[in-house]
Amino acid sequence: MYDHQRIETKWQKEWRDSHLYRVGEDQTKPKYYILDMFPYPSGTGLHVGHPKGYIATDIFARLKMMQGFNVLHPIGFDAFGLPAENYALQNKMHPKTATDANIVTYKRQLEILGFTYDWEREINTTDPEYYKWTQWAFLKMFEAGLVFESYEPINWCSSCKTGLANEDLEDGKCERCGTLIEQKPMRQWVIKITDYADRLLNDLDKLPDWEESIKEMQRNWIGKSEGAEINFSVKDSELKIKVFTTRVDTIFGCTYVVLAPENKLVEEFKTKITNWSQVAEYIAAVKNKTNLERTDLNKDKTGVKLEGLKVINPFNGTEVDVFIADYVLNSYGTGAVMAVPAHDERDFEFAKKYNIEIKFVIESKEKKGFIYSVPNGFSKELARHAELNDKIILHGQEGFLIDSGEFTGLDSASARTKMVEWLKKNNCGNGKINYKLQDWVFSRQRYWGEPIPIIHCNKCGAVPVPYEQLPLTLPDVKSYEPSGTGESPLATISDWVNTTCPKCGGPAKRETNTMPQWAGSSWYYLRYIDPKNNEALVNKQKEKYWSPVDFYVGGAEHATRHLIYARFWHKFLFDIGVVNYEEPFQKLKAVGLIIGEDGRKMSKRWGNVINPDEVVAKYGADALRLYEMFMSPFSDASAWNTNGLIGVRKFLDRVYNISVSEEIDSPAVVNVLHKTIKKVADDILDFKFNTAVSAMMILVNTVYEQGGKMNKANYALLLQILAPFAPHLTEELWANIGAKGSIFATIYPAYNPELMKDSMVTVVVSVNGKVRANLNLPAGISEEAAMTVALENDIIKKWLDGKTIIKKIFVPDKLINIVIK
RNA sequence: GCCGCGAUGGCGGAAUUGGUAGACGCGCUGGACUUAAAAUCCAGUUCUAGCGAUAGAGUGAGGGUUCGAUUCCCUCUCGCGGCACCA
Repeated sequence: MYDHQRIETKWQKEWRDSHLYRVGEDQTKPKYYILDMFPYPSGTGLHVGHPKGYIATDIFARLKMMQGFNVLHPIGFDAFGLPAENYALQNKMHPKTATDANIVTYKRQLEILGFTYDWEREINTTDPEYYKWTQWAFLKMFEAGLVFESYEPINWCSSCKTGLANEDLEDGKCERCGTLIEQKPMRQWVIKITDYADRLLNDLDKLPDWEESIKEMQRNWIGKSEGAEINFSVKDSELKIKVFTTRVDTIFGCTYVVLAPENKLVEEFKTKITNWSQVAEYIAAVKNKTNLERTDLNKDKTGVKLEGLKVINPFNGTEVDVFIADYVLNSYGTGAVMAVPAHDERDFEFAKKYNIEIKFVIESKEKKGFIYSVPNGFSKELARHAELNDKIILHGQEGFLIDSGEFTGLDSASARTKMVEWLKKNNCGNGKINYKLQDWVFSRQRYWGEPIPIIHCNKCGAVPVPYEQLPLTLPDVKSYEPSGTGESPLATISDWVNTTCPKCGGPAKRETNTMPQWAGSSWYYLRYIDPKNNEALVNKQKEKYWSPVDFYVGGAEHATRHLIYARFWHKFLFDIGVVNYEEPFQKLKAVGLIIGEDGRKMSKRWGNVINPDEVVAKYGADALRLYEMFMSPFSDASAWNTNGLIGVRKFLDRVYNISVSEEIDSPAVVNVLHKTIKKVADDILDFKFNTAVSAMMILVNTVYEQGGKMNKANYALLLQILAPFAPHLTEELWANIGAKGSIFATIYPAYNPELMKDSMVTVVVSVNGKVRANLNLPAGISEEAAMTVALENDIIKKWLDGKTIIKKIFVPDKLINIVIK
């Protein structure tokens, strides 16, 4: 057993003192930028799951260094936002005090794991010198017209007492505290991320090295759908209802139109509506529903007819009724839909309930003239209603148009094209693309965030804080508890709030909302490149040298939050010339969760949290590093198992205990050694750490089978390939064998293809596909020679006895298959 | 409902241009060492039958292609993740 505590402390100090991991813009070497999603320092410190990704990138970074790359592998802390503030509130501390203390803990915990971080590049999103540039980018967006003030109802968390973006919700609940979200009208700063929707979507195709699942999540989140907007004019009025649909081809089957209850048009129709009290009552009832109640798919569809109102289908002049119903969302499309109950499940349900006409306009592709496409949930009852009985089956909705005027007979797709042309020509609509992605609600009514650098002037409106006044620092405040009134605690500091207008010099007030948690993390990877720059967000030359991030590793839970925001922010910076690449992260890998030994998520609540400090103290950082890489494929979730950890520790002890000499190694050891050199490097670059570790175990097992001793030069090679995984132990053993300098200053060993080759190979002989014998033959043996040996083999002879050979298959150095009858 | 991913021993997992299924580790069994234990080392460990050589079965289920399928195709079941009254 080696003394891991002594060795690990010693080398960590050594590395620190020699600045081994300090990097600059070395033009003589190719650069490699590998990045982890930086931690959010919580009060409970790290558990063993957190560093898994950091260990992987560290191994990768060390290998790249040894392969001659200039590697940037930085770390920092993301510390603004709700979790830190809520933690501080709970513990009756100032958020800054709490955050600083947590960062100290995190740094200590990271340092004992022996990472290659260049701590001179450490960043912290709550540092005014950092958030100066978060504010700067915000102002640039403001300048570019991407930022606006909105008074629309937004997601409101009554427990966190703040508005939230769509991305901050999970199942209609607050992602942080689980409280049901309500819709509350409130003044908000909003960023037009939707202006970038198309680029965010299309550019995913430029990222072949991103995990497909994450790209798919983003595609779902952006939710592009192509369709048309159509104006239905209101009878006896100048007013119009604009609807969005992806199925213009079904418009001849439209038998009513539905508005979202919150749609502003409803108010405009007030004078025409004869049942206003009923309508008003419904709108009020909907307002009281939570989002969750409203979007419950199992509930019955409800709605109210707007009596006295008729709209006209532009295609056929048909007059149809108008309803308001909460199954139509005001936030998507135009907040109004044309309803085609024959070909839409939701409209069908509603129409059935309110006894509205169902008109079929799409004929089945498969059985022309007979079978109609209808929504799922269709019943025989409806068949009678529609007088179509046997002609109706349940299946998809694309087909050929019937009863559709001049468009009859066209297939759905070409009908849509023709109909959009028709709409344009007749000036009553147009093609339209909609996104599920909504604009980014960017203000929080909380204390612990970057102040939004805007000044409100009665004369000049919203005026940006001049660039030279940045950073606009977060002032100290006595009570930082959220007020719940829609104002942040900053509103109570009158000498901060009251200021003068930068434009007219008149009295004005500062914006008191702060930025969301995701602001600072949207561009932090750029700051590592140039962390102390006072003149610019990042120096152009340095940016050019290091950009883009070659490899980004982190949790898949950020797919539709951080990763969308960061891509957006980066594209904006590209547009204003700050960065020279359109996509910030070239390659992306998701890290799999480490769960508790009991199979549950590690949490205080279950008492199954494994603390890395204890593991490091007992088994060493190298064992922890090696184990986390060995336990499962990198992106898979997997349960902690202390016995498994002990297993890899045994392996390290075996490496330590090998007796080194000048004697020549057996060919078996040399052969496996060179195979392992190749496999380990290939596997690390492929993020297949588990098989890399297993390959090294096989090598060491071979060494022990051959007597447990190894030639010094060969032992040095073993240390070099193990070094990225177990940096402390290998550095120590490297010194022990008398090698000069740090093992990480050496060039990663090259394998010798000649020594890797096997002289003898096992060729399996199967009869009718079943393995019957193994032959040990010289590598590269000819088909003829191998077949002769096989046919003379006693076991094979027995199987072939009395049978006719139909076919003989030969795969060089692998197998022979004899087919008999 | 839609989209994506997955299912291999007691457990984590390995095996891809289709070619010995179960590498490596854990666990378990036996042995050596020890007064004893731990540690270490050695041997065994998919299941069934057999003392054994060996034979049969076997990668979620069923079917197909093939000399040969964990791997390719079809149908289904279960599990995980994402999206979801998005028109």
